[in-house]
Amino acid sequence: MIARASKLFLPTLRDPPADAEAASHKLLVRGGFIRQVSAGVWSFLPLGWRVHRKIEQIIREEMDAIGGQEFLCPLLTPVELWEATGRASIPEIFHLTDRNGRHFILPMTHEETFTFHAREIQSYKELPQIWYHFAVKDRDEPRPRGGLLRVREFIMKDAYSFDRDEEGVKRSFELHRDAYDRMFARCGVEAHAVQAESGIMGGKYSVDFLAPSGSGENTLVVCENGDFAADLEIARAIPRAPEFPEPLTAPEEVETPDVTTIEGLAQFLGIDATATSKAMPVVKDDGALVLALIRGDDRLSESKLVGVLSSASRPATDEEIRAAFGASGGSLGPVGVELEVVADEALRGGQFVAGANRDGWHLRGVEAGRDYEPRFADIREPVEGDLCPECGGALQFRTAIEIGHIFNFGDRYSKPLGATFVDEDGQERPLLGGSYGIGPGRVMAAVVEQSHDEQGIKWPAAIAPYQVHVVALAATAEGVLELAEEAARSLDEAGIEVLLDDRDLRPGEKFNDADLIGCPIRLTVGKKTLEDGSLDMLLRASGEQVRVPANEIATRVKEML
RNA sequence: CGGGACGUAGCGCAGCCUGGUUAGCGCGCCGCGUUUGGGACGCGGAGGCCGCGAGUUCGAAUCUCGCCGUCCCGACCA
Repeated sequence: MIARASKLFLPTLRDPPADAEAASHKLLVRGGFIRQVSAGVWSFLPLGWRVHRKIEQIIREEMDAIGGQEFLCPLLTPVELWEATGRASIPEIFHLTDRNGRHFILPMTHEETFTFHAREIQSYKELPQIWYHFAVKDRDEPRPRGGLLRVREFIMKDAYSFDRDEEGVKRSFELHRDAYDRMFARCGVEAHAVQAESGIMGGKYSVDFLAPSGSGENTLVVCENGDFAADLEIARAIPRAPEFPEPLTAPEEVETPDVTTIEGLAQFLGIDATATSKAMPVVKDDGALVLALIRGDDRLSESKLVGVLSSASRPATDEEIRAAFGASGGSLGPVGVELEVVADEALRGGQFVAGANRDGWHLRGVEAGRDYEPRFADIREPVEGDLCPECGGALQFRTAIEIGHIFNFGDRYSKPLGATFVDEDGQERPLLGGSYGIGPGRVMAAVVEQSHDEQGIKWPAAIAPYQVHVVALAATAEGVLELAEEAARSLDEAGIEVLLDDRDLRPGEKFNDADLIGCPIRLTVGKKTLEDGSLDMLLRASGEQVRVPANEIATRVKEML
């Protein structure tokens, strides 16, 4: 089938919508791929849906290749399933009731439903199983943004593995990790697998796939030598080397009137900020006050602290600080306090200036282990200039979007839902599971973020809406449309997807639309090429252009794809 | 949920501060004609609950209040 532009719904826009910021948002809207219906709620127009389906198909093929079996589970889900696993109260869930008042939810993911089906697994002989489906997910996101980057409704491929033991889970997990690498490679998107936090999914461990992009919500930290990649929230890193003054045999009080900031302190004492420490009292969920201590030039990583404390925390109020330390915010330190002190690893060796817990005073020469007994942990946020914890190489910080996330959740869902099997020894055990998510829409956005220019998108051939865009400058001469039709037909017969721009428009508009839509190969027919019965072949990615005889078109195009 | 901004034709915007006939501009759209290798030009035309509601006023796109929607930053987040 040759797609004729004159018959298609291709609403391209000359200007991006005023409220668009992200490149993918602007270009996907301008190119007529997607349209917004409501905040974070999008329709895929015919062109965009073709791309989405191609990404889906790549995912499907790679899932099938590791033994995945495709399902389709429903959206409408009885709330009881989610009450059983304790997830019914997650704020992002949409709730609804039927005419009889029965309570349903729209699931944000399908662990409960798949585990419900896994209850039919009875014997270890049936394991392992890998199940997946493509389904709409609804999430009551507090703040959708950036076109497809963060939405309230989207299609996700989510897969679930069921195994009899930890070794099996690991195997299923690794199968998925490798399959994901292949999916992203085939889609032409750069993605890095990084250790991640499991958030509301619970479970043992998880790996995030982050795609560097011009706009995103995550920061990817990667080593220049490729030895390390992590999400900024949990990335380890080697901080800048400190510059210490002469060491002291014991802490020494020094009066520091009106000094309340690290910069002020370092300047006042004539030392480097790396030789200071910063005390941040926080209150855990159980109400306990903890003193987090980091180097003066560092920032506290809240996400790391959550892991270390096994609890969320909030900064202590002025009153709480006054009551516990007898001093105010700018003069706090670890010496002589009765609280648990969590000190960042950077404070392990050396002497630092710390607050004296007396307004207007600090202590010089404070040494962990000698002057106070901390619990050491990595609680600092990496900064530009830090070095790789594996090889000491430079670290790069790149904004990124999360395009896939895979979890080992163990018996987190099988236990509450009673999904068990009988093992070789006749014992009933809970199934061990993992879940594996990937959003084709986000992959699509990530590709555009990574592959575009001022004029438009540069689709990788594997997911382009059409592989070839034939532009007929129809009005330039008699016979142009005929030659373009003929070329399109030969490509179509060779199994290549063709978009034929047969519209009666000026050349500039047709070229600009072609650049915007971004098919990898553009073939132009006009009076210049008509003379010798040839076409101009332009590669969208490189801008390279050659003249190709009409009878060689299919062959030459195949070489380039 | 906290902070900031915006809402006028399909898209991009002006008008609002200082209230006053028929609400404007560019692009797009429809018709006719001339044009045609990078978004041409002429002539003619269509298209608006000025986000919604209340209030002030002789009179509201314009002033006041409330609500709704949308975007950005933060919080939050498979």
